[in-house]
Amino acid sequence: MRNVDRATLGGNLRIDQVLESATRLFTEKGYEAASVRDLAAELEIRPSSLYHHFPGKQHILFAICMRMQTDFNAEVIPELLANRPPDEAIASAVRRHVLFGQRRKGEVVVNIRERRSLPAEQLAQVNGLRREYRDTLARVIDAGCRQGSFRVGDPKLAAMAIVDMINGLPHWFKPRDEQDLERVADLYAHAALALLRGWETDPVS
Amino acid sequence: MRNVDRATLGGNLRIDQVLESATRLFTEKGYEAASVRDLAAELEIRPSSLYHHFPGKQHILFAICMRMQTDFNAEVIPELLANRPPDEAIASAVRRHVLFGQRRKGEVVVNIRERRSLPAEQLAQVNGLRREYRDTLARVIDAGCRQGSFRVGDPKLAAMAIVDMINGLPHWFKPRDEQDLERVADLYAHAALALLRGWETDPVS
DNA sequence: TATTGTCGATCGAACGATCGTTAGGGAAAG
DNA sequence: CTTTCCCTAACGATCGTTCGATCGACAATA
Repeated sequence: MRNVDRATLGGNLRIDQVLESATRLFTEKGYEAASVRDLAAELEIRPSSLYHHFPGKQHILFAICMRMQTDFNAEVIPELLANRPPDEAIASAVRRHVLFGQRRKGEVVVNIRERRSLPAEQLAQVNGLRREYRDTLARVIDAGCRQGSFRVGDPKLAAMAIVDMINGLPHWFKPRDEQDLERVADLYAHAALALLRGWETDPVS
Repeated sequence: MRNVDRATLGGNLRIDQVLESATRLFTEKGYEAASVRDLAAELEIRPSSLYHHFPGKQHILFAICMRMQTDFNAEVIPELLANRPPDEAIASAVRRHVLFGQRRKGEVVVNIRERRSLPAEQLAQVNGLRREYRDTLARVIDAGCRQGSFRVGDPKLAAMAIVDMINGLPHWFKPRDEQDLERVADLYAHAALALLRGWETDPVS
């Protein structure tokens, strides 16, 4: 019956399907409110079958958060570490951050809103990756200050402010089309630079 | 036994106690994960007694969100409507927004992260109050643009970006003392103005 | 080619725990 | 004698999870 699907698409397709359906469910109803039975129903299998692929509900949430954050770091951090002026690095990273947040909107929202339901140890792993990104961003901001492009007294605070601003986007922004998305990504890159350049500059009136 | 408490502190003290404990519980464990029994235990009463004060669990969440957002609007929106230059209005509102977010941190975090668990009608009420604030903010930004202080092409987008930035604070910022809090409030006010003034200005190099 | 054995994936059925909520009664206060 | 507040007890529903059997695909063997 399903041999066609399985033979065609390979082995761990089911795991991806589970993560995809779980992401949608967790986004819509929240992790705690979404039941294993809901998830099984979406996949058209019985609840017990899920435990063949995952040892428990929490591990599904963990897999979603961890995979998302790993991919994110792999995609955005290199933009910050590339050898170029800090403002170009920031603008490029912010752009990628915004685009990632839309391309993987479901996982991003789940990671932001639901990861606190993880047990302490798994939560610490995810938070470690997040801190890695923030610290890298703060370091580039600091470099930009010493070089004179930016004027912020507290690079870590500035990094958090920018990250919070960008991470808010996936919660409400629905781009009309690809062009609209590019526009906002560029706009946010400009916004971040405006922030960093003018933060502690007195208004020139 | 409890007549002393009741006589001393008045009638609807219990309701405030419920909301306070519920806020703490919802913040720590999330609305869905926090059970009515947990809440009753914190208040040292039996679960059934809670239903004397509230018709159900959802109404407690609704009361928290609604009260918080009502108080917020009453405290911050007037700063935007006061008769003065847009940049002063924005700076003052952002300051108040930051301070409110710390003073009522628990309720703010619950409102942000848990209100989606509300039934559609109650959710719409809370969202209506939020939109009222955002629209007012956007209108002041627009005024600042026409007056020449700000340079943003999309006032609503700018308002969302600023609100997201400020609303991120209560999730992680732990001020050392009152002075530290004031410092960050002022810093964020400056940040908002830097954003609005430089958003679409080309870097002056 | 026909038969057997292995193994991953799924199933039905059920476990104990916990969920939000209700019914009905009792004690204290005005 | 009513009202307010809290109690004990329990309801049915749903939760995450476990257990053992079954099904189909495939490789090895006769």
